Amino acid sequence: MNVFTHFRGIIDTELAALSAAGDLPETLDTKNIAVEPPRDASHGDIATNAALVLSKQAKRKPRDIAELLAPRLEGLSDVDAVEIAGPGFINLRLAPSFWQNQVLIILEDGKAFGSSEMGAGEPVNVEYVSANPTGPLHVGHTRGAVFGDALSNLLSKAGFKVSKEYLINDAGGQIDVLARSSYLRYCEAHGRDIGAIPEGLYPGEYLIPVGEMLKEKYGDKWLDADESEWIETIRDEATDAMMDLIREDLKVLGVEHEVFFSEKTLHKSGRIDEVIADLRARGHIYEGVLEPPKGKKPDDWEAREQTLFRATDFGDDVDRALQKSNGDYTYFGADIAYHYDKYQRGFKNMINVWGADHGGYVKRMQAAVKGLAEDGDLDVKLCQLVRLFRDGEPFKMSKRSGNFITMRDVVDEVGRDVTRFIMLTRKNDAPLDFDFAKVTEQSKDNPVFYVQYAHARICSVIGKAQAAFADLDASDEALAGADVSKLSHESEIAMIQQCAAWPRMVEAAAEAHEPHRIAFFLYDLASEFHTFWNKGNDNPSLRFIIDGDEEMTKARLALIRSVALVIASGLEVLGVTPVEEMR
RNA sequence: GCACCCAUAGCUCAGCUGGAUAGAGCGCUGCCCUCCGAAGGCAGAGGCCAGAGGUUCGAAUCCUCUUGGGUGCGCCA
Repeated sequence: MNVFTHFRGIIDTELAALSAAGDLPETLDTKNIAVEPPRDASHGDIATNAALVLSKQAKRKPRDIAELLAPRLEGLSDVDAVEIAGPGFINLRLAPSFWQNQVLIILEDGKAFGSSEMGAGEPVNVEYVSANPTGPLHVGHTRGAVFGDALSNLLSKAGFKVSKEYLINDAGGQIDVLARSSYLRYCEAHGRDIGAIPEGLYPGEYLIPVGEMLKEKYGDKWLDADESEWIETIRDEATDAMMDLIREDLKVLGVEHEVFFSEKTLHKSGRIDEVIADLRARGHIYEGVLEPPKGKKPDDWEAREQTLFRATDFGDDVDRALQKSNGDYTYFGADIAYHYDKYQRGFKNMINVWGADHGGYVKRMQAAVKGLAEDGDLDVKLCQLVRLFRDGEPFKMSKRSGNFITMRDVVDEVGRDVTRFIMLTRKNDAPLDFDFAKVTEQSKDNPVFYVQYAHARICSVIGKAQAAFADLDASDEALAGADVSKLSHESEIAMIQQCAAWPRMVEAAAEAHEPHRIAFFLYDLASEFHTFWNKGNDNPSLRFIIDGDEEMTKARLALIRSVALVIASGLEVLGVTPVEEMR
């Protein structure tokens, strides 16, 4: 249960009653009313700006409206006090029992606590990674992979029906390059001296096994053959091999897509022709000549009439080409068909996760989706660069030699959980520094450690308590029978409130498509817990295990167990495993 | 030249889609640590939210312009 939407409902009801009584206009637009925790705890537990928002509509002063609403909230059973403050805020102070009962709710819900019905089962398609199948994933892909995966988990938790998808770009010119590079390795596998890999081909050693595989499977039949004889087969073989590699990499990161969609099938099936004919029939396509780009004019520019999509009708800056000069469709052409396909598969809501270098492509794709279907919605999340460091020293990466840091290198060194968490410690559109030394450091500076440590500490205390009280049952079911009214210290209430904010956090982060908020929330919650722990150092009565007082101990265990459950629930969204021990 | 993203403490960054006195970590200053896990703890200093206008009860948040960074700009994906 989200306590804030709970009270939101109550306030809406009371406002309706005021309308019915003639104290407020009959029709009110209440959508801008917020019911939220106040920034300053001294303002109470729950604050609403209802009076401020309605002031204009009701043509009355905010304080007058607050005077009408406040008495109606005073009578509620969970409400201890109602205050009107500042320009017209209404602050509610809830009974301690209300917060204490939250502990029991969390224990009953377990890791499901925080799950929301907000999405109402609405299908959402999240497309992420979609790296070209020309080599292993590198660090940049890692961020997109983690982001997309956590966002998917988040949306699922918020009640959406999420489908995770990967578009295989297996149709463009880079696949020919891959095939030629693989062919070279095939020759090499047959003992030929291939010398240095020519400029323009992929030099990476990861293609050596592909050459071996081709030799194994096809013998020497292509050794002196013309490219036309082998290119098609090797394209497919090499693409498959690269996708196997990528899938393996993703598995190591804990990322699993439900759908791998091949771009090639769009071309082969005539799907692109269909979609373009459809758009043409609706007047969104015409033949025309584009102006050359202003700042950076290509050397080989020549004015040419081509098939254009009227992207400017939908907010883009210029109309966009759908076909290349050789008659093939552009990537954009194929991508339109792809998104139309998604839409027809039932996804009005689509989210694409791209690298920031594709930022210039966002407008046209959103324009295309609008052109395809009025009720289609595409959100594009751009992930900024990851900069690698070791002990503060930046990594030098040479792409030319094919010697770049792969996702596998990162995960092998620091582990899946650390990689995933750190990738979410920055907003997606901010660059992220990743220091191999710092991310594994066991200190307060390291958010992964700090959050994991809180969870482990809680597990440890529960174990110790069971040793201290021979007949203590510390299962969640038993703790749900604890006397939570003993949890009356302000630090205890504060910690419960933090936990109770979890469902609201899930909804807000899901709404904004911003999974990084979960990582920050967990850090704050862990911090709250560690602070409480430290209070026990100075004040023995605030420890979790109270010698000779099993009931108090049980209540405290119920409290910290609910903290652990919220942490575990949040880590689950991030795709990180909560650890129970860190020794 | 145009478009998109960004600009918040000395540094690295949050800021809950417009709320009340702008937060955290690092660094800095001062105290404390034989105590459930001190791989530390408590407290303090530090801000013209890049700048200027505008919208309104109310702006770091929304709009416009300026400055300063990043990304991209037919036949790459």
